[in-house]
Parts: sequence; C-alpha cells; structure tokens
Amino acid sequence: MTVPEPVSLNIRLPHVQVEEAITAMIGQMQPGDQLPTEPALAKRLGVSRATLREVLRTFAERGILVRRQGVGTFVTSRIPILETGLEVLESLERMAKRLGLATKVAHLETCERAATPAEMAGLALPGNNPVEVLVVDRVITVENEPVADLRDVVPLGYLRKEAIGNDFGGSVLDLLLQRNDLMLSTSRTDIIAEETGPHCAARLSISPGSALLKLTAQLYSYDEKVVDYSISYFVPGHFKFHVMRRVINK
Amino acid sequence: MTVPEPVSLNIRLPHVQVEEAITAMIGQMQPGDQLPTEPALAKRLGVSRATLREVLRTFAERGILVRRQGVGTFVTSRIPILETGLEVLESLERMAKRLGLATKVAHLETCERAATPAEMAGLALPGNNPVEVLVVDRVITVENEPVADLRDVVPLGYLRKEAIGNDFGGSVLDLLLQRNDLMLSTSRTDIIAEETGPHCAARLSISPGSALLKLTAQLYSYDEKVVDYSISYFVPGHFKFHVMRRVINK
DNA sequence: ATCCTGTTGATTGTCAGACAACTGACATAT
DNA sequence: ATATGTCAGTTGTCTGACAATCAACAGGAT
Repeated sequence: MTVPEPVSLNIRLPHVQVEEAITAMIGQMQPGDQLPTEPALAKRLGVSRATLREVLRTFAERGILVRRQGVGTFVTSRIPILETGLEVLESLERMAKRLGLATKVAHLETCERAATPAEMAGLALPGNNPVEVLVVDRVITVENEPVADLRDVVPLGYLRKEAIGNDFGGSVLDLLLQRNDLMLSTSRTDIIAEETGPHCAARLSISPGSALLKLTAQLYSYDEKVVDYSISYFVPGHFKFHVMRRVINK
Repeated sequence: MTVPEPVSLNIRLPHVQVEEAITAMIGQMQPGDQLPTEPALAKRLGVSRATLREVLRTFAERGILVRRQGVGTFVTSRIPILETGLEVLESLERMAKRLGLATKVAHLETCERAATPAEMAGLALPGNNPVEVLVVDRVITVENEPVADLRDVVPLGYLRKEAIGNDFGGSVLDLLLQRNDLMLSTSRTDIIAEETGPHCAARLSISPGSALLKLTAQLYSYDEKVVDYSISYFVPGHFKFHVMRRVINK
C-alpha cells in the first residue's frame, strides 16, 4: 500500500514564483543596476539556472531587462514597472487602486438577452443562431469625474446576472479572474479614435464631437474561446496608455 | 596541442535562428495544430531542448503558442502572424508593403535646428542646453489618400539631413535600422485620442475637429538612449492597431 | 608616452541527460 | 454505472558541464 502522500499540491509552478520575485526585485532597483549573476540568483530563488533563464528571457523580451553576454544583466532605465502598459491586461479598478485613486460605478445597467450580430462577431461565434449573453454597461468615475464608459458582453455560460451584486466594483474582468475554472490567457485589443456620440457624451458629461479613445477587446481562454467581448471609451487626459514595442530583428 | 579549430564565427546565435524557424513553421500551420514535441523539435532544429524552450516560452508569452503540461504545444487560433500588432515596431511603409499597398510621401520637409524644450523632454535629455536635431515632417498617402502625418526628431549624432535623399521612402525608422552601428531595442509608444487641429486637417485633407489617433514614441537603443522621438497622427479607418495583452497571473 | 596584443577572470549562451509532474486514455474493480 | 489504477506521452525542472563573449589589465613594441 502506498503512503498517503502529502501530494504537495504544487499550487504554483516555480517559474511563476520566480517571475514575481524578479518583478519585486526590479521594482526596488535603480535603472542601470546590475542583477546578481544567474547562478547566484538561481540559488537565492531556489530554482535551477535553466528555469531562471526562461523567465529572464521573457523580461528581456519585454524590454525590462537587458542581457549582455560576458557582462551581465541590467535593469533598463525606462520602465516604471508600477505603471503597467497596455501589454498587461488589468482592470481599470485595480490600476486605479494601485495608483491610490478611488473609483466608483455609475449608470450601472445589466441585462440578459440574445446577442446582436455585431456582438456575435465580437465573440467569434458563427452568426446563424444567437446565443444568450449578459451585457453590463456602466460608467467609471475617478474622484467623481467620469473617465470611462464600458460595456462587457459575456455568454451566459461564463457569467450570469446574479454575479453582479451590490458590491460590484465595476470590473467584469476581475469577476472572471476569480473563477478559477476559467483559464484566461490573453486579450486582443483593437485601438481606434472616435468622436463622442450623443449617448456617450451625456453619460460622460463631455461635449459631443470631442475625441475619445475606443478599445474593443476580446478576452480569450486557453481553449481559444472568447469569454468576454468588451467595448470601452476613455476620456483623454485621465489615463495614459502606452505600449512597449520591440524592434523587429530584420 | 589543440586542434587548429575552424572557429566557425557563429554569426547568429542559435536562439535567433530558432526563433525564425518557429515563426516560419507556425506560419504554415493551422490554428489549433500541435507542434512536434520538444525533443523532436530540438533535434530537428539542431539545438538543445533548453534553448528551444527559452524561445518557445517567448512565443507563449506573446500568445502565439499555448503550452499545456502533459499534453503538448499548440498554435493559437487567432494570430494572423502576418498582421503584426502594435507590440512589434515596424514602419508604416513596410507594413503597407506587406499588405500589398503602395505608399507615397507628401509635404516632405526636413530641417536641422535646436530642439524645443518639449522635444528635449521627448528625447529624455536634460533641458538646460538644447542639442541640434534633425526634424522630418511628412504625410504618408496610401492609394493617394492621406493616412498619417508624421514627425521624427533625431539628434544629429544619429542622422543628418543628407541621409534624407530623393529616394526617401518615408520611414526614418528604416533608415535607422539600416545603420548597424546602432543597436535598437524597443520603443515606448504612448497612445491618445486627439481632435484634429487646423494645421493637421489641411495636411490630411480632413475636417478639423474629427478624432485622430496620436502616437508619441521614443525609440531606445541598447545603451538606453533615445535615438528617435516621433509624433504620429493616424486617420481612422485606414490602419487598424491592436495589442495582444496577457492576463496578469494574479 | 602611445598603441597594440595577449591573458585572465567573470558572465551569459548552450548543451546533454536525467527525473518529476501532469494529462488523457484505457483497463479494471467495486 | 462509477470509481480507481495503470500506462504512455508530453511539458516542467534540475544538475553539471563546456563554449562564447566581454572588460580590464599587463606587457611589449613603436
């Protein structure tokens, strides 16, 4: 008979912990500082050099670290790692919280209905027979100023109206992240500039015709299904979006 | 005594070749297809499994591949790898060429002068004594329709007016990339929506007040200096920008 | 003095082989 | 029918080693 075996669960894979550790470490370092050598760092973090290197490479890929063979690994001088760029999908609420700002939800409306053809396309579903979806509309205010008008469209299989309780903080993404049966991977976000329409102008209390940043995003799970289709309008001047772009190596 | 040893030069590091090979391979595969197993792929590409894994991880990081322990590595269903997103820095001209569109340059103006304070800030230089810069203004047209109004600001040390010849295709970035003494790494691009001003409206032949997408970018070299500060206005509807955002793992 | 050249130590890049953990499918027992 | 055990296949990780590159320094030639 086999021993009961504590199983050790192995909640988090080593490379995830290493990633967090490196992030924290970089946050406390100055631009241009040199990281400990790979063998030293691997020993300190309790992983092998191979595992550490896989993580280091992703940081280099993002431009956060620079590695020079024969010299060392250095922190670049331009990443305020606290201020994440667009390449990380984070809810507005978490971002604001990190920056010490208080957010509120206004004009909250939720309904369950059949998806429109445009929404079906956004969810990457064949258009013939519409599925039932949960639609969540709301305006997010920061310091009592409206900054964003958001709509999320989620098939009922993933989220139902009941999940939007009185304590709803404004983030459908955070709700989906809490469900650990959904393995979310990435979001494809399209970016365009659009003039404010009358409806949006009223909700955001700005004048019609002014320029808004419009992000339409499709949130994918690991099995490549669209879990959430969202359309967001952002008032300029409140949030700064940026992207780190890597130079194509010829 | 040691053998003379052919030295073999080692022009390109293995992981660069592996990256190209994987890119090519993915391009010929269908979404959802499974890649060969790591040992098989490593053998085929002539590298060790460790090196292959470092590359595979960066692809997974970008959302191009999905890896599942105990199962395999799969191509995701949503990356038309030919259509790059914002996370890759590519000149408008190359992008258009790839898509089979012809670009032209209009309203080309170049001048060498002292940088303004705003430009000094964009170049991440201390503001006290202005440096001399090359400023390149132009409008890019696709199929004879103006689609973008671009300005590049480059310190004279990196580029001079003479480099902008009669055969200038419109891309300062491509000029900088040709110089292989400059090691370019990444670009930080800020994204905002802005209403069209009178000057821009005339150059782009659109009505003032309509919404434009404004990208301001700082191009960094490996030694962390800003090589190029650029301001770009894009007319909506001609180019679609998107970003793949990864979900923050809690 | 100045320039060139080789040496040396440190660090990242790569390799080979092994084992651990996980997954899915199938067979088996309850 | 529903668990449970087994097994092969795959990714995740580890260990130890060697190769390639770089910066700094010493020594010699000019």
